[in-house]
Amino acid sequence: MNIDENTLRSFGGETIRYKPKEFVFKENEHSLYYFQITSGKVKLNTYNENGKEFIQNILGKNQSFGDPLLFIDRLYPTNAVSLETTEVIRIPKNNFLEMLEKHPDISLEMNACLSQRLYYNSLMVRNMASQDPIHRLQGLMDYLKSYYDGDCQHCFPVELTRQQIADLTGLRVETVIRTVKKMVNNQTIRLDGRRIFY
DNA sequence: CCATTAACTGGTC
DNA sequence: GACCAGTTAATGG
Repeated sequence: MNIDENTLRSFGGETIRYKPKEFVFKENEHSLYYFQITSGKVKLNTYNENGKEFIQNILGKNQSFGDPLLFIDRLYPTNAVSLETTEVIRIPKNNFLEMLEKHPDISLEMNACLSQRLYYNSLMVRNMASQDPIHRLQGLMDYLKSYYDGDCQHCFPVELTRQQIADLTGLRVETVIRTVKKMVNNQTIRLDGRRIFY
């Protein structure tokens, strides 16, 4: 979701800066705001019982997070942590809902946005259930690419470290590294230095 | 530069 | 594949 900055401000939106590795919110906290990233990156993660990190998603510029929680009365299922110096605009929950009432167009877009997330999430879950690491990586990249505008072959830059890919897919770094090489041979992806293009 | 972080390799289970 | 150990390459102050 990407809402016009001025509109957000007119409904009480304020800019907040986060240093790298700072929590924007933590698991089980109450949802109070809509967040939209102006610059930087934020990851949504959880930790399993063994302390192993699982990343649900990594969001960048012009992307929102925490918004599904604005419509239901539940606690955050994940942490939100900035990966680098990050600037977000946040607007209080009630103001956000008020904004939707006064801007039906935004409300409609919000529906489309949430629907698309659901759609790609289901594809994601499907691929993640696969034992084959190639399918897991490909599923992840399809998902990431769904946020992306361009449409040419092998031109979508995957701005993730191998470790982050591992934490997103539940695989080990070493497995990701080896799988990436297989996929390069498959022509599924392309490398520019270390950066992956899908 | 040096120190830190990320990418890679090989081997065991 | 996970997990561990050790090396190499890249990054950044």
